[in-house]
Amino acid sequence: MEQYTEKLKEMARPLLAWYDENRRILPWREEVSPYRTWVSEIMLQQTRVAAVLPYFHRFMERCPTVEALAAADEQELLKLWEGLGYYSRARNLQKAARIITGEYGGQLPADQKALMALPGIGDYTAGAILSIAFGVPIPAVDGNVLRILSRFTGSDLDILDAKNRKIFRTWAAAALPAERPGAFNQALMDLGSAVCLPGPSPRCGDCPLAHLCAARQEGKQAMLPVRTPKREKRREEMTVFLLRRTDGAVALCRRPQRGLLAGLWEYPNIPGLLTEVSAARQLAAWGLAVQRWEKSWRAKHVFTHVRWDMQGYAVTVTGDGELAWYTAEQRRQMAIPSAFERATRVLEELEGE
DNA sequence: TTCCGGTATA
DNA sequence: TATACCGGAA
Repeated sequence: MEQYTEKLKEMARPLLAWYDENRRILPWREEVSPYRTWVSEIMLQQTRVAAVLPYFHRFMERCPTVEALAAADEQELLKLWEGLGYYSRARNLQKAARIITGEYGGQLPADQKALMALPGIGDYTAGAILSIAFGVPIPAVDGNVLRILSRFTGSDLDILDAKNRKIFRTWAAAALPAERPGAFNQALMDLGSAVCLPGPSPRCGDCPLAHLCAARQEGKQAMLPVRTPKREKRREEMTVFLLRRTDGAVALCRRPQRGLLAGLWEYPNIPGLLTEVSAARQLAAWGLAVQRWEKSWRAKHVFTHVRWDMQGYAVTVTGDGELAWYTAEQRRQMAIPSAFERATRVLEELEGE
């Protein structure tokens, strides 16, 4: 980890020089105040600059000060936020504005703990406000910064893994210059949005840090950053049969004693999404004669690691097939997991008729 | 359709 | 530690 600190310290000079030439002209940069920085950073959470611009203008007209924000009507505030998404940001903004007027005399506190205690302000936003509006040398690590640091160091640490966040933060702190910390943090964001782009084609040719960048030197900039393979939920398709005989008995199967839903009961099912024709063929193969197709449905159920996509058929049949049949009395004692809730509900409807 | 992400919350 | 919250880009 420490092996990077020397390299990281070399970032600031070329990055700031690049920023002075290439920085985006943005309303919250042209006129800087803690309030404006705060509002802009909240709006920029999960949201691109282009989307924020018109909102920021309108917002500043309507709520030019912390006091105005604190006093605003919530409905009006939400209207101002309409279309920007994540509406709890607007509510938290106002909650925080009321705390700031009540407890801090209308001035944002220049203190990390105090800022982070305000609703809507987390680690990143606190860092952004402190460095940009107050000149405090504290990192502000967002997705851009994670990507840049990951490439710069050539690190294959997973940027989505919370365990690694501390390491990236340490790197960001090592790179942060004592002078112009706000400009530095904003430079990283601009670099991330214009040059060190996500995906396979960062513009290394335009990058002021290319000569220092480990990923660039190793030609692996397209492979970084590493992000968890999103723990892909595997998707399983199945056809579920709700089979009922005229005497009211229903077919159920016991799941294996190990694995998912171990030992619980389920309606007979087979892999794949079967059409009614294929399903009929399956029933015939089981030695069942269809008396009546009652109902069909689609359902899905999501487990931590699997997603079931189910096609259901409720059928009145005659015969036993190879299946085990249970009366309503017996079924009351049997555990049928909620993954089959839809089928169970259909059964209850049918039995209610 | 899927991907992406700061913060709050459970 | 995982997930909901949202809209827009890929």
